[in-house]
Amino acid sequence: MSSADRRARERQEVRDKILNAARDLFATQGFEAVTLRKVAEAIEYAPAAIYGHFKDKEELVRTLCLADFDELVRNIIPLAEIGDPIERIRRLGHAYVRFAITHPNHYRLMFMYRAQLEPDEDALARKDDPHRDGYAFVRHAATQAIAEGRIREPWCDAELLAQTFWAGVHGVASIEIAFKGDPWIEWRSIEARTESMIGALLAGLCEPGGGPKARKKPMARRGAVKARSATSKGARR
Amino acid sequence: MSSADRRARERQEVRDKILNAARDLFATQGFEAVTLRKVAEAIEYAPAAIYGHFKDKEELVRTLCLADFDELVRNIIPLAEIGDPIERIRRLGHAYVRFAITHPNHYRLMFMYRAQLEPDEDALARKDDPHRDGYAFVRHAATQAIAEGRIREPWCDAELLAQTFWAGVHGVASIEIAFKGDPWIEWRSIEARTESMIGALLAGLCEPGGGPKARKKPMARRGAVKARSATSKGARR
DNA sequence: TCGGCGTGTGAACGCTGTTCAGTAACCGAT
DNA sequence: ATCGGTTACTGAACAGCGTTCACACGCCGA
Repeated sequence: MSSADRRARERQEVRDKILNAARDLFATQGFEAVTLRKVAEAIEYAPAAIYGHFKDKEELVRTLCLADFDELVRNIIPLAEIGDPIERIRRLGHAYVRFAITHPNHYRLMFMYRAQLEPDEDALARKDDPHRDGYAFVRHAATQAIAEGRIREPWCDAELLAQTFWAGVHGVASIEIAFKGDPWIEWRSIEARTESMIGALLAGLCEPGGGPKARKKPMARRGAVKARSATSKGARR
Repeated sequence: MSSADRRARERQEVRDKILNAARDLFATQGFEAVTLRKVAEAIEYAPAAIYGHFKDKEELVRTLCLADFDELVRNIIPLAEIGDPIERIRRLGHAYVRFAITHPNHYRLMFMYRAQLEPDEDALARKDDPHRDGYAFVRHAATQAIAEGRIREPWCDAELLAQTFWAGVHGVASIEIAFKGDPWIEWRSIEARTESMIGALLAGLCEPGGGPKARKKPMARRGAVKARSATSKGARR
């Protein structure tokens, strides 16, 4: 079945060429520049050829977007090494904003444009896995922080905690991207704003003094603990 | 000069008809639905007629956008009555998110799409006036809060303080708009998330106990101090 | 060698924003 | 009353967009 294999490989190669050309256009000239005709021209195919590999433009873009999520996650998984959940969250916030400002076009697509992508099976497979789902990563750290008694009472809901923190860093990132260089406002540096947001949020969210358990068991072995429960699950709309 | 007056008035009327038709399409069917041809059809003119009133589509949209900024400001100026700057900021945050979720299409255009509009003279005139410039409104409250010693040291920079708070509520608002109903995440209610963000930020930004000066000189001139209560109460509502 | 299948093409459709020559109405001056 | 210029609008066109479809070419198994 060597010939069939080759066919499949060639097909995959063309598909990759399409994706790479689109990614190039997208990263260098922004979302609006990604036209099927330009992509086709870049790979020296007729525009209609793309439809043999993607249902429509939206699917092409969604595929690009999914790959970008992967890269974002790849940027944050090293942080899983950090034992202290609060510190992990802090570093996560910085990494998140850094990703956003180094990949503004991709970030725009992933979190600001949001072409209402319904998740395919591929995406569903990685849901809730902290190593493959960025949101699960935050929530996991949040759960852990709550379990360790580090979080003040009103925020002892891992979902709410994660959503609040995410909203904070997303606010910093998306404002930077949307308003970059806007002369209306005397902007502080993006680093200062990131630090300010993360610092203020954590100061407000965390139990002062590091919380009770922080003193009692300073080493929180990350692998085994897993720190279940304490989420006050389910309820609280 | 009655005839010239009439001409000018008629011209203005057509301009308004264009704007209203566009606003209608925009609010009901979203940004993508605003097509010059559809606008023209709605007002029973030829598409090219619009170009007699607006340089291009971008200018039309920008004009709509500017009017929306006015409405946002109109929503927040009543809050100027609130004497306590922290409480004012808190209420401002809620009003901001409420505006965003009741005018999602407009919010998208104003703060997420952001068609890089360079400010015209009209916009420049209202800059820095807290009664006509939303950002100046926050910054003014921030300045006041700092002056009253209510803010913790790292955030004693009115610009940074305002930018941080804005980023926080913008994060909540824009995530709600972009991800509304996304099944990937177990969303808490938008009210809970708004309260969580504002509560956490203020808890982190504010001097605990209301700050030194809050005790030393409880009246901060600025007619009729009212209700500096509830400032350090955290998130609970 | 033949037939079928998969892949890519070229031309078209309907949509978009935008331009431009032409027209018709109006108004002040002659 | 008529002329000439200004103004507001039209109709047709252009280029570009995503998308579709009949068609052609080449590869592969029979």
